[in-house]
Amino acid sequence: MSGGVEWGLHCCVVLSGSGEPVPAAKLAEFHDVSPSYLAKQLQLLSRAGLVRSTQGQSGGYGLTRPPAEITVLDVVEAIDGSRPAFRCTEVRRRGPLAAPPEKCLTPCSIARVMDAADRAWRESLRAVTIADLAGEVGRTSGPETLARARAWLQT
Amino acid sequence: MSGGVEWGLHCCVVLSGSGEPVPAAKLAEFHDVSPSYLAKQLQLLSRAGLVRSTQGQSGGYGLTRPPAEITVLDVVEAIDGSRPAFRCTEVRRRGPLAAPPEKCLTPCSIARVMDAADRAWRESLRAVTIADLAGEVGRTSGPETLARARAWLQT
DNA sequence: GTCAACTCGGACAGGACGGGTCCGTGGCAC
DNA sequence: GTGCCACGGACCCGTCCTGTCCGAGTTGAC
Ligand code: FES
Ligand code: FES
Repeated sequence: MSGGVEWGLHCCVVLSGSGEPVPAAKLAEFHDVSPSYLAKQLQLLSRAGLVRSTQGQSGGYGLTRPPAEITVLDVVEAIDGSRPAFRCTEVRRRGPLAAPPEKCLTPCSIARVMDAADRAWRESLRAVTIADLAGEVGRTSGPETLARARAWLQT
Repeated sequence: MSGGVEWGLHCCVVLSGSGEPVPAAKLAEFHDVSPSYLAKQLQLLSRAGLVRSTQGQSGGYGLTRPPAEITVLDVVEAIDGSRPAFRCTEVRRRGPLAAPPEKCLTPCSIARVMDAADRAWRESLRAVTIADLAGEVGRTSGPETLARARAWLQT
Protein backbone atom coordinates (compact mmCIF):
# COMPACT_ATOMS: atom_id res chain seq x y z
CA MET A 1 0.00 0.00 0.00
CA SER A 2 1.14 3.49 -0.78
CA GLY A 3 2.76 5.31 2.10
CA GLY A 4 1.02 8.52 1.08
CA VAL A 5 -2.20 7.20 2.58
CA GLU A 6 -0.97 8.15 6.02
CA TRP A 7 -0.27 11.71 4.87
CA GLY A 8 -3.66 12.09 3.22
CA LEU A 9 -5.47 10.81 6.28
CA HIS A 10 -3.62 13.15 8.63
CA CYS A 11 -4.30 16.06 6.28
CA CYS A 12 -8.02 15.31 6.27
CA VAL A 13 -8.07 15.25 10.06
CA VAL A 14 -6.38 18.62 10.47
CA LEU A 15 -8.54 20.03 7.67
CA SER A 16 -11.75 18.99 9.44
CA GLY A 17 -13.49 22.02 10.84
CA SER A 18 -11.11 24.48 9.24
CA GLY A 19 -13.29 27.06 7.50
CA GLU A 20 -10.46 28.81 5.70
CA PRO A 21 -8.67 27.07 2.81
CA VAL A 22 -5.19 25.82 3.66
CA PRO A 23 -2.38 25.85 1.04
CA ALA A 24 -0.62 22.60 0.26
CA ALA A 25 2.74 24.10 1.22
CA LYS A 26 1.46 24.80 4.73
CA LEU A 27 0.24 21.25 5.14
CA ALA A 28 3.58 19.94 3.94
CA GLU A 29 5.51 22.11 6.38
CA PHE A 30 3.20 21.10 9.20
CA HIS A 31 3.87 17.41 8.60
CA ASP A 32 7.49 17.92 7.53
CA VAL A 33 7.12 16.04 4.26
CA SER A 34 7.99 16.75 0.64
CA PRO A 35 5.71 19.57 -0.59
CA SER A 36 5.70 18.39 -4.19
CA TYR A 37 4.74 14.85 -3.34
CA LEU A 38 2.02 15.81 -0.90
CA ALA A 39 0.60 18.03 -3.65
CA LYS A 40 0.15 14.91 -5.73
CA GLN A 41 -1.79 13.15 -2.99
CA LEU A 42 -4.00 16.20 -2.55
CA GLN A 43 -4.65 16.14 -6.28
CA LEU A 44 -5.87 12.56 -5.98
CA LEU A 45 -8.17 13.59 -3.15
CA SER A 46 -9.43 16.47 -5.22
CA ARG A 47 -10.07 14.24 -8.21
CA ALA A 48 -12.11 11.94 -5.98
CA GLY A 49 -14.23 14.86 -4.83
CA LEU A 50 -13.23 14.71 -1.17
CA VAL A 51 -11.52 18.10 -1.05
CA ARG A 52 -12.08 21.27 -3.06
CA SER A 53 -9.30 23.59 -4.11
CA THR A 54 -9.62 27.36 -4.42
CA GLN A 55 -6.96 29.06 -6.45
CA GLY A 56 -5.36 32.47 -6.34
CA GLN A 57 -4.04 34.39 -3.41
CA SER A 58 -5.19 33.08 -0.01
CA GLY A 59 -6.31 29.89 -1.73
CA GLY A 60 -5.83 26.31 -0.69
CA TYR A 61 -7.65 23.08 0.11
CA GLY A 62 -10.75 22.41 2.17
CA LEU A 63 -13.11 19.50 2.72
CA THR A 64 -16.19 19.41 0.52
CA ARG A 65 -18.38 17.47 2.94
CA PRO A 66 -18.81 17.49 6.72
CA PRO A 67 -16.14 15.30 8.39
CA ALA A 68 -18.82 12.93 9.62
CA GLU A 69 -19.70 12.07 6.01
CA ILE A 70 -16.16 11.19 4.88
CA THR A 71 -15.09 7.68 5.74
CA VAL A 72 -11.55 6.39 6.02
CA LEU A 73 -12.32 4.06 3.12
CA ASP A 74 -13.03 7.06 0.90
CA VAL A 75 -9.57 8.47 1.52
CA VAL A 76 -7.81 5.12 1.15
CA GLU A 77 -9.54 4.33 -2.13
CA ALA A 78 -8.90 7.82 -3.47
CA ILE A 79 -5.15 7.55 -2.91
CA ASP A 80 -4.45 3.85 -3.20
CA GLY A 81 -7.06 2.92 -5.80
CA SER A 82 -10.23 0.92 -5.39
CA ARG A 83 -9.24 -2.30 -7.10
CA PRO A 84 -9.17 -5.36 -4.81
CA ALA A 85 -5.79 -6.70 -3.74
CA PHE A 86 -6.48 -10.21 -5.03
CA ARG A 87 -7.08 -10.60 -8.73
CA CYS A 88 -8.35 -13.96 -9.99
CA THR A 89 -6.78 -14.95 -13.31
CA GLU A 90 -9.07 -17.95 -13.89
CA VAL A 91 -6.41 -20.59 -13.52
CA ARG A 92 -9.06 -23.30 -13.47
CA ARG A 93 -9.80 -22.69 -17.17
CA ARG A 94 -6.25 -23.52 -18.18
CA GLY A 95 -4.25 -26.70 -18.40
CA PRO A 96 -5.07 -30.19 -19.70
CA LEU A 97 -8.01 -30.65 -17.34
CA ALA A 98 -9.41 -27.16 -17.80
CA ALA A 99 -12.86 -26.66 -16.38
CA PRO A 100 -15.42 -26.25 -19.17
CA PRO A 101 -17.01 -22.81 -19.50
CA GLU A 102 -20.45 -24.08 -18.51
CA LYS A 103 -19.04 -24.91 -15.07
CA CYS A 104 -17.49 -21.47 -14.60
CA LEU A 105 -20.71 -19.52 -14.31
CA THR A 106 -20.05 -18.89 -10.62
CA PRO A 107 -16.72 -17.46 -9.43
CA CYS A 108 -14.07 -19.85 -8.17
CA SER A 109 -14.47 -20.68 -4.48
CA ILE A 110 -10.99 -19.36 -3.76
CA ALA A 111 -11.86 -16.05 -5.38
CA ARG A 112 -15.05 -15.92 -3.34
CA VAL A 113 -13.13 -16.32 -0.09
CA MET A 114 -10.65 -13.64 -1.08
CA ASP A 115 -13.44 -11.31 -2.11
CA ALA A 116 -15.23 -11.82 1.20
CA ALA A 117 -12.05 -10.98 3.11
CA ASP A 118 -11.52 -7.87 1.01
CA ARG A 119 -15.10 -6.81 1.68
CA ALA A 120 -14.60 -7.27 5.42
CA TRP A 121 -11.50 -5.06 5.26
CA ARG A 122 -13.35 -2.33 3.38
CA GLU A 123 -16.36 -2.57 5.68
CA SER A 124 -14.11 -2.09 8.68
CA LEU A 125 -12.65 1.04 7.10
CA ARG A 126 -16.03 2.35 6.04
CA ALA A 127 -17.28 2.27 9.63
CA VAL A 128 -14.90 5.03 10.74
CA THR A 129 -15.22 8.66 9.66
CA ILE A 130 -12.85 11.60 9.75
CA ALA A 131 -14.96 13.09 12.53
CA ASP A 132 -14.43 9.95 14.60
CA LEU A 133 -10.68 10.26 14.13
CA ALA A 134 -10.69 13.92 15.12
CA GLY A 135 -12.67 13.09 18.24
CA GLU A 136 -10.26 10.33 19.12
CA VAL A 137 -7.31 12.68 18.77
CA GLY A 138 -8.95 15.15 21.11
CA ARG A 139 -9.61 12.39 23.62
CA THR A 140 -6.08 10.98 23.69
CA SER A 141 -3.89 14.04 23.10
CA GLY A 142 -6.06 16.67 24.75
CA PRO A 143 -8.76 18.82 23.20
CA GLU A 144 -6.47 21.77 22.62
CA THR A 145 -4.16 19.86 20.28
CA LEU A 146 -6.33 20.12 17.19
CA ALA A 147 -7.22 23.75 17.92
CA ARG A 148 -3.55 24.70 18.14
CA ALA A 149 -2.83 22.88 14.90
CA ARG A 150 -5.61 24.73 13.07
CA ALA A 151 -4.47 28.03 14.50
CA TRP A 152 -0.93 27.36 13.29
CA LEU A 153 -2.23 26.56 9.82
CA GLN A 154 -4.05 29.88 9.61
CA THR A 155 -0.91 31.92 10.19
CA MET B 1 -0.65 -8.65 -3.55
CA SER B 2 1.45 -11.25 -5.28
CA GLY B 3 -0.32 -13.06 -8.10
CA GLY B 4 1.34 -16.33 -7.08
CA VAL B 5 -1.07 -16.62 -4.16
CA GLU B 6 -3.72 -17.93 -6.51
CA TRP B 7 -1.37 -20.61 -7.79
CA GLY B 8 -0.31 -21.70 -4.33
CA LEU B 9 -3.88 -21.95 -3.14
CA HIS B 10 -4.95 -24.04 -6.12
CA CYS B 11 -1.92 -26.27 -5.64
CA CYS B 12 -2.81 -26.87 -2.00
CA VAL B 13 -6.36 -27.82 -2.96
CA VAL B 14 -5.33 -30.39 -5.54
CA LEU B 15 -2.65 -31.65 -3.18
CA SER B 16 -5.17 -32.28 -0.42
CA GLY B 17 -5.77 -35.97 -0.02
CA SER B 18 -3.05 -36.96 -2.45
CA GLY B 19 -0.96 -39.57 -0.66
CA GLU B 20 1.79 -39.72 -3.26
CA PRO B 21 4.22 -36.79 -3.63
CA VAL B 22 3.66 -34.67 -6.76
CA PRO B 23 6.59 -33.08 -8.64
CA ALA B 24 6.55 -29.34 -9.15
CA ALA B 25 6.69 -29.75 -12.93
CA LYS B 26 3.47 -31.75 -12.91
CA LEU B 27 1.69 -29.08 -10.91
CA ALA B 28 2.92 -26.44 -13.33
CA GLU B 29 1.72 -28.38 -16.36
CA PHE B 30 -1.63 -29.03 -14.72
CA HIS B 31 -2.21 -25.30 -14.17
CA ASP B 32 -0.43 -24.24 -17.37
CA VAL B 33 1.86 -21.78 -15.60
CA SER B 34 5.58 -21.11 -15.58
CA PRO B 35 7.39 -24.06 -13.94
CA SER B 36 10.27 -21.92 -12.64
CA TYR B 37 8.09 -19.40 -10.92
CA LEU B 38 5.77 -21.96 -9.39
CA ALA B 39 8.83 -23.70 -8.00
CA LYS B 40 9.67 -20.54 -6.12
CA GLN B 41 6.20 -20.37 -4.61
CA LEU B 42 6.43 -24.00 -3.53
CA GLN B 43 9.76 -23.23 -1.89
CA LEU B 44 8.05 -20.48 0.11
CA LEU B 45 5.35 -22.92 1.16
CA SER B 46 8.01 -25.44 2.13
CA ARG B 47 9.91 -22.85 4.16
CA ALA B 48 6.69 -22.04 6.04
CA GLY B 49 6.23 -25.71 6.90
CA LEU B 50 2.96 -26.16 5.01
CA VAL B 51 4.27 -28.67 2.48
CA ARG B 52 7.08 -31.19 2.71
CA SER B 53 9.35 -32.09 -0.16
CA THR B 54 10.79 -35.53 -0.72
CA GLN B 55 13.83 -35.62 -2.94
CA GLY B 56 15.12 -38.17 -5.37
CA GLN B 57 13.29 -40.14 -8.00
CA SER B 58 9.52 -40.23 -7.58
CA GLY B 59 9.87 -37.28 -5.25
CA GLY B 60 7.70 -34.22 -5.04
CA TYR B 61 5.54 -32.13 -2.76
CA GLY B 62 2.86 -33.12 -0.27
CA LEU B 63 0.96 -31.46 2.55
CA THR B 64 2.44 -31.87 6.02
CA ARG B 65 -0.83 -31.48 7.90
CA PRO B 66 -4.41 -32.59 7.27
CA PRO B 67 -6.21 -30.14 4.94
CA ALA B 68 -8.61 -29.22 7.72
CA GLU B 69 -5.70 -27.82 9.74
CA ILE B 70 -4.33 -25.52 7.02
CA THR B 71 -6.08 -22.19 6.73
CA VAL B 72 -6.12 -19.91 3.73
CA LEU B 73 -4.34 -17.30 5.83
CA ASP B 74 -1.42 -19.69 6.31
CA VAL B 75 -0.91 -19.97 2.56
CA VAL B 76 -1.36 -16.24 1.93
CA GLU B 77 1.11 -15.28 4.64
CA ALA B 78 3.62 -17.88 3.49
CA ILE B 79 3.68 -16.50 -0.05
CA ASP B 80 2.85 -12.84 0.37
CA GLY B 81 4.51 -12.21 3.73
CA SER B 82 2.90 -11.55 7.08
CA ARG B 83 3.64 -7.84 7.44
CA PRO B 84 0.57 -5.60 7.47
CA ALA B 85 -0.17 -3.53 4.37
CA PHE B 86 -0.27 -0.23 6.24
CA ARG B 87 2.93 0.95 7.85
CA CYS B 88 2.76 3.91 10.24
CA THR B 89 5.77 6.22 9.93
CA GLU B 90 4.88 8.36 12.97
CA VAL B 91 4.12 11.55 11.09
CA ARG B 92 2.71 13.08 14.24
CA ARG B 93 6.19 13.29 15.75
CA ARG B 94 7.48 15.52 12.97
CA GLY B 95 6.96 19.11 12.01
CA PRO B 96 6.82 22.34 14.03
CA LEU B 97 3.97 21.14 16.25
CA ALA B 98 5.34 17.63 16.75
CA ALA B 99 3.60 15.64 19.44
CA PRO B 100 5.88 15.17 22.46
CA PRO B 101 7.06 11.60 23.11
CA GLU B 102 5.11 11.34 26.37
CA LYS B 103 1.90 11.65 24.34
CA CYS B 104 2.91 8.93 21.89
CA LEU B 105 2.72 6.01 24.28
CA THR B 106 -0.37 4.69 22.52
CA PRO B 107 -0.39 4.19 18.73
CA CYS B 108 -1.92 6.89 16.56
CA SER B 109 -5.69 6.52 16.16
CA ILE B 110 -5.29 6.26 12.38
CA ALA B 111 -2.84 3.41 12.79
CA ARG B 112 -5.25 1.71 15.17
CA VAL B 113 -8.07 1.85 12.63
CA MET B 114 -5.84 0.46 9.91
CA ASP B 115 -4.61 -2.29 12.17
CA ALA B 116 -8.16 -3.27 13.10
CA ALA B 117 -9.11 -3.51 9.42
CA ASP B 118 -6.06 -5.63 8.70
CA ARG B 119 -6.97 -7.91 11.58
CA ALA B 120 -10.51 -8.30 10.25
CA TRP B 121 -9.10 -9.28 6.85
CA ARG B 122 -6.81 -11.88 8.36
CA GLU B 123 -9.56 -13.22 10.60
CA SER B 124 -11.80 -13.69 7.58
CA LEU B 125 -9.07 -15.67 5.86
CA ARG B 126 -8.26 -17.71 8.93
CA ALA B 127 -11.84 -18.98 9.14
CA VAL B 128 -11.54 -21.02 5.92
CA THR B 129 -9.40 -24.13 5.53
CA ILE B 130 -8.11 -26.03 2.53
CA ALA B 131 -10.57 -28.81 3.33
CA ASP B 132 -13.43 -26.33 3.12
CA LEU B 133 -12.23 -25.22 -0.31
CA ALA B 134 -11.94 -28.78 -1.54
CA GLY B 135 -15.45 -29.54 -0.33
CA GLU B 136 -16.77 -26.44 -2.07
CA VAL B 137 -15.15 -27.49 -5.33
CA GLY B 138 -16.77 -30.90 -5.09
CA ARG B 139 -20.14 -29.30 -4.45
CA THR B 140 -20.06 -26.85 -7.35
CA SER B 141 -18.12 -28.70 -10.03
CA GLY B 142 -19.14 -32.25 -9.17
CA PRO B 143 -17.43 -34.72 -6.82
CA GLU B 144 -15.53 -36.44 -9.62
CA THR B 145 -13.60 -33.31 -10.59
CA LEU B 146 -11.02 -33.49 -7.80
CA ALA B 147 -10.65 -37.24 -8.16
CA ARG B 148 -9.90 -36.92 -11.88
CA ALA B 149 -7.37 -34.18 -11.16
CA ARG B 150 -5.56 -36.34 -8.61
CA ALA B 151 -5.57 -39.29 -10.96
CA TRP B 152 -4.04 -37.15 -13.72
CA LEU B 153 -1.31 -35.97 -11.36
CA GLN B 154 -0.34 -39.54 -10.53
CA THR B 155 0.38 -40.42 -14.15
C1' DG C 1 -8.14 48.12 -15.48
C1' DT C 2 -3.58 46.45 -14.71
C1' DC C 3 -0.29 44.17 -12.38
C1' DA C 4 1.82 40.93 -9.65
C1' DA C 5 1.88 37.22 -6.69
C1' DC C 6 0.15 33.11 -5.31
C1' DT C 7 -2.30 28.84 -6.08
C1' DC C 8 -3.33 24.30 -8.25
C1' DG C 9 -2.76 21.02 -12.19
C1' DG C 10 -0.58 17.78 -14.95
C1' DA C 11 3.63 16.23 -17.24
C1' DC C 12 8.32 14.58 -16.39
C1' DA C 13 12.56 11.57 -14.46
C1' DG C 14 14.87 8.45 -10.87
C1' DG C 15 14.83 4.49 -8.03
C1' DA C 16 13.14 0.59 -5.34
C1' DC C 17 10.61 -3.51 -5.19
C1' DG C 18 8.58 -7.61 -6.81
C1' DG C 19 7.79 -10.76 -10.87
C1' DG C 20 10.00 -14.02 -13.60
C1' DT C 21 13.97 -16.93 -15.20
C1' DC C 22 18.06 -19.57 -15.07
C1' DC C 23 21.68 -22.71 -13.60
C1' DG C 24 24.65 -25.27 -10.29
C1' DT C 25 24.41 -28.27 -6.09
C1' DG C 26 22.95 -31.92 -3.14
C1' DG C 27 20.18 -35.85 -2.02
C1' DC C 28 17.16 -40.10 -2.91
C1' DA C 29 15.54 -44.20 -5.49
C1' DC C 30 16.52 -47.51 -8.69
C1' DG D 1 26.75 -45.84 -10.38
C1' DT D 2 23.27 -43.25 -12.73
C1' DG D 3 19.40 -40.64 -13.53
C1' DC D 4 15.81 -37.91 -11.60
C1' DC D 5 14.17 -34.35 -8.59
C1' DA D 6 14.07 -30.55 -5.06
C1' DC D 7 16.78 -26.72 -3.22
C1' DG D 8 19.18 -22.35 -3.02
C1' DG D 9 21.06 -18.54 -4.91
C1' DA D 10 22.19 -15.15 -8.60
C1' DC D 11 20.45 -12.66 -12.37
C1' DC D 12 17.51 -9.54 -15.64
C1' DC D 13 13.38 -7.07 -16.52
C1' DG D 14 9.05 -4.59 -16.07
C1' DT D 15 6.17 -1.97 -13.15
C1' DC D 16 4.81 0.92 -9.56
C1' DC D 17 5.94 4.21 -6.06
C1' DT D 18 8.61 8.24 -4.89
C1' DG D 19 10.00 12.68 -5.85
C1' DT D 20 10.40 16.96 -8.71
C1' DC D 21 9.56 20.33 -12.09
C1' DC D 22 7.35 24.14 -14.64
C1' DG D 23 3.12 26.18 -16.88
C1' DA D 24 -2.06 27.67 -16.69
C1' DG D 25 -5.38 29.92 -14.04
C1' DT D 26 -7.20 32.76 -10.40
C1' DT D 27 -7.38 36.10 -6.86
C1' DG D 28 -6.40 40.21 -4.42
C1' DA D 29 -4.25 44.66 -4.30
C1' DC D 30 -3.13 49.06 -6.35
S1 FES E 1 -9.44 -19.68 -10.78
FE1 FES E 1 -8.85 -17.74 -9.87
S2 FES E 1 -9.01 -18.22 -7.74
FE2 FES E 1 -9.57 -20.17 -8.64
S1 FES F 1 1.38 8.95 12.93
FE1 FES F 1 1.30 7.13 11.63
S2 FES F 1 -0.87 6.95 11.32
FE2 FES F 1 -0.82 8.79 12.60
